[in-house]
Amino acid sequence: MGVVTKIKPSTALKAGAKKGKAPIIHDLPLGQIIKDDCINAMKQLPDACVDMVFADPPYNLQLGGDLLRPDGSQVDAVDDDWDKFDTFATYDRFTEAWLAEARRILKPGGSLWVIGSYHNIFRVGSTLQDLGYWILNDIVWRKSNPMPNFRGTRFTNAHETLIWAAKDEKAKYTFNYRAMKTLNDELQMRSDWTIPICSGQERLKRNGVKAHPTQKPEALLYRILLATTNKGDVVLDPFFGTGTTGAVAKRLGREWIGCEREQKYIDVATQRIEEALPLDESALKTMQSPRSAPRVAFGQLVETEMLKAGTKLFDKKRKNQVLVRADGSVEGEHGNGSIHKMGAAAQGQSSCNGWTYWHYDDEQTKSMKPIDHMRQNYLLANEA
Amino acid sequence: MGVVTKIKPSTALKAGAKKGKAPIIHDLPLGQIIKDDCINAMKQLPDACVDMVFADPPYNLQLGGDLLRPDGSQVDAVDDDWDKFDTFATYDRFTEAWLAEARRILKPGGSLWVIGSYHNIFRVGSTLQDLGYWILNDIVWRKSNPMPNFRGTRFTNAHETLIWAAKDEKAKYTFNYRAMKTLNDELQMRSDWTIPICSGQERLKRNGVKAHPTQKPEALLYRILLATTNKGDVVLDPFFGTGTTGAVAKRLGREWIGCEREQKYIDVATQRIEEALPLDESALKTMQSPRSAPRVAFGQLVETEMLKAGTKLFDKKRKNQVLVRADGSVEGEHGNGSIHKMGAAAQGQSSCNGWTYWHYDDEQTKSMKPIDHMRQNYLLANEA
DNA sequence: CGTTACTATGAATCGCGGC
DNA sequence: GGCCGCGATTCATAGTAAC
Repeated sequence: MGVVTKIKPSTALKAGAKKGKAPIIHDLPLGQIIKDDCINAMKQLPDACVDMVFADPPYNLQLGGDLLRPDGSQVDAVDDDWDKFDTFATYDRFTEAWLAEARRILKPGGSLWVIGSYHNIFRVGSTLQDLGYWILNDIVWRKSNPMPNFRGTRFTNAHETLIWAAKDEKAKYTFNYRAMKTLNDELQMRSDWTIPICSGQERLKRNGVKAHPTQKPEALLYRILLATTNKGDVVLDPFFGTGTTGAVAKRLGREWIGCEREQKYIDVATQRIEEALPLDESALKTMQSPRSAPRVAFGQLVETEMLKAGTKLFDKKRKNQVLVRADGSVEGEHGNGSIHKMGAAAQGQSSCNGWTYWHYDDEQTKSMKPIDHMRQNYLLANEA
Repeated sequence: MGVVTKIKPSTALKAGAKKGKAPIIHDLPLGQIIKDDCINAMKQLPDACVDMVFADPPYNLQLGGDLLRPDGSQVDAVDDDWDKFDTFATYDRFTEAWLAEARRILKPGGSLWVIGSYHNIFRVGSTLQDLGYWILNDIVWRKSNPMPNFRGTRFTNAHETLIWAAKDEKAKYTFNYRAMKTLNDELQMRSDWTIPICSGQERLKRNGVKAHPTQKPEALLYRILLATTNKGDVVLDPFFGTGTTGAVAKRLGREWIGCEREQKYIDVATQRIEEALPLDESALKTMQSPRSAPRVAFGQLVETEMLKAGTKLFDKKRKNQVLVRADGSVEGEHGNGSIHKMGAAAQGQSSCNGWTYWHYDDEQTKSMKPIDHMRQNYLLANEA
């Protein structure tokens, strides 16, 4: 990238004041960060000038008080002003404004990506449909290491949602099917992607604290850019932050434009992108890793009625017996709990592999089989 | 289930015509399918009468013929660009109408589940937020065996999205945290669920063809009902279809009410639910969270001599030690008080869960166990 | 130097009942 | 409605310290 271009909003507004709008810049600020509100910044760009827009807008989290971990430490929450909106209506107006500008500057064959959580993604999705965008996929980013739900009040929030949309229903968008299939071990790339959150070396810090509260993993952008842009394409990110989009675009030979209001983020992003980022092996591996190995919980066999609640399980010698309950726990004379815990209790040991210890009577073969046998069948039937 | 009750819309409309609305039915039609449009059907139910609503609404935004306006008039078949907005607006009105009725009939502590895909879920999510529902989680159903994208033009659509919402922000909803954790091999249940699509024996057929185009797997409803309802709760499904909700509800000892317009689906569902077998009591028992379990005071363990006064309790590292006193308080170098207070004092923290902090030496297994283990045994021994 | 143990942390809408 | 006390609650990584 070159020097950061700051298109001063004051200048733009002054120049455009006569006609009520800012002048259009026809020489695209490639590899540059426009220091401005993204709506103002995009207004200065001509129609149909970018191939893709990736946007990570504020989520409007509406968090309450403090949250403590069980060990008493405090969770460092997103409490920045830029994430605060008075009402849904205010948020909707903001969303409509930037989505409309983004659509205007998209080339006819361009596409849009937006990431969000349940707090905002339904607003975003509805609005972009209303504006005429045509949704191509919704993609689930499954976090392999999400933050747990510390109070045990809900399901662990373990994913975020992305929407991929074309400019309109008839648009001929870019999708590199072959590249995706290759990336996924010769299987079609699915709409759910398992990628770790951004941490470790990749997480940018200033003075020892995270530079930005919501930095996205490069692996996510890598897959998006590889899938839906071509080399040399222009990618615009209206909420540039620490510049993950720019960094990955540079590495993959795509052109980029960023919009960012806050100087501290611009500084971090500028330095990050200037530093040549060699694709080290481990990073590449993470980015290309296909879905994780399937893990089967005992409860799944109960849910799917492969093993019905109420079934009796035995050890190999039929000395101990337990009853399967609806939630996948088992109950016997030593109490109740997981198959592993109860296997251990039955033997007076501290641990036990319940999958091989407990058996069921197999109707078909008229014989006793370890429940692990059933797990293998489940895997065979559902993960092939 | 008994006989299918058909509350004739004509009767209802006639009877209510004088005052402009249908009469309210105070005797809930439990275990019955109301043959009517779900909006009309729900209007006949009193306020705050059901514990949970599970809805699988239609999302064929383009097929106007299948969609009724809230006022009962038919939607014009549309496929022209100019009418897109009208299509969305019409769908939104329909969505708002049934979601509003669902909210009205929900008890204060009740909750709503809706399933959808990217075609409709953003409309549904926005609308329910606008109506005052409070989203608790969005859940991703990862299909382990989705239909491939034959043309290779997009990512394989391998998931559907569910929204779980409480009636309002302050509502005290039901969440069986312990049961979910047990079901998932002692790890918190995440927001992404891997469940196979409905096929094989489970897929209902008539004359060799599938009875319903979007039959949901029972495993999905099983998890939903186990997680967010209690035994005996009333579950209403406004788009009953082949009655998956009813079949699983019956199996899990929940009451159910269905709404369905088409006789062919009512026939299939009726037969299916009649054949479904309820689980017996012991299999239905699930791991309870201490919150919902009958409260066991530490003193009760001492009273019943499960834990004798004078017993020594340790933290996991045996660094701190306290003595159990006859009144259920404990005494150590930091003074005396409840197990929680002394656990906090021993660690210099403001709070502590004494049940998991303090341990005792278990004679049987010759190992150290948290006193919570003893409480579990107490609960089991005294379970009704 | 290798292995183990401990610590830190991440887009989070994270109690409840009695007075 | 506010305040206060009881008591329930965490998973995967990465980095650092201890052994």
